[in-house]
Amino acid sequence: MITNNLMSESEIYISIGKKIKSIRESKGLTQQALSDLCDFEKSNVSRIESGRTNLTIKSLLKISQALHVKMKELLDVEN
Amino acid sequence: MITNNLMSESEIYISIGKKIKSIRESKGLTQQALSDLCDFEKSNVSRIESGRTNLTIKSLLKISQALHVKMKELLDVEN
DNA sequence: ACGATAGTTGTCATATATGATAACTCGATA
DNA sequence: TATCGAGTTATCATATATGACAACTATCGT
Repeated sequence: MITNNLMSESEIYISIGKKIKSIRESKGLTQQALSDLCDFEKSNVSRIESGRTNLTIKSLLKISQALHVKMKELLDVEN
Repeated sequence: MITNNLMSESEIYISIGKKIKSIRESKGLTQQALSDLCDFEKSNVSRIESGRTNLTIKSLLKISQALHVKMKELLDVEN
């Protein structure tokens, strides 16, 4: 994203969702598999990856541990 | 934190709270001033900085914009 | 066509973040 | 003493993340 402007909330959610999806796919995991690792509903992962939710640190932590990345990596988007 | 172990939820909340407090103080802001910038209740900032809440990305974004740092900097804790 | 797998979308319940407000402690300072 | 500023803590209301579940689409392989 080549801009000086601050991203809006919804843009942030979408960017984070894309980042999660990208890392999940790079590990060869399905949404269902990630859901199981996080003890989430699979519908919740779908909502998160599509940026339809304002996820919490707790969820971010679960996802980061499931994907073996640091939380900050999941937030590595422009803002 | 010198450990290989994953941090617990509550440890993460406390670490993030300390990080926010540290940056806020380095900018010479009071909790009230940060609250105003974020459009938060001051009690909410107190809760966040003491790690008593599982804050959301939306709140993290507001705080990062108020403090002129990137969100990932606020999550730069071991995990 | 069929079944299996992956993902999406919707609804309702529950848990909890935050708003709103108030009362409190503590330190500094007049 | 008294008061002011900074922060904490408690309570209740409201908004919303997530759980739980179901139904749906789309794709792939047989």
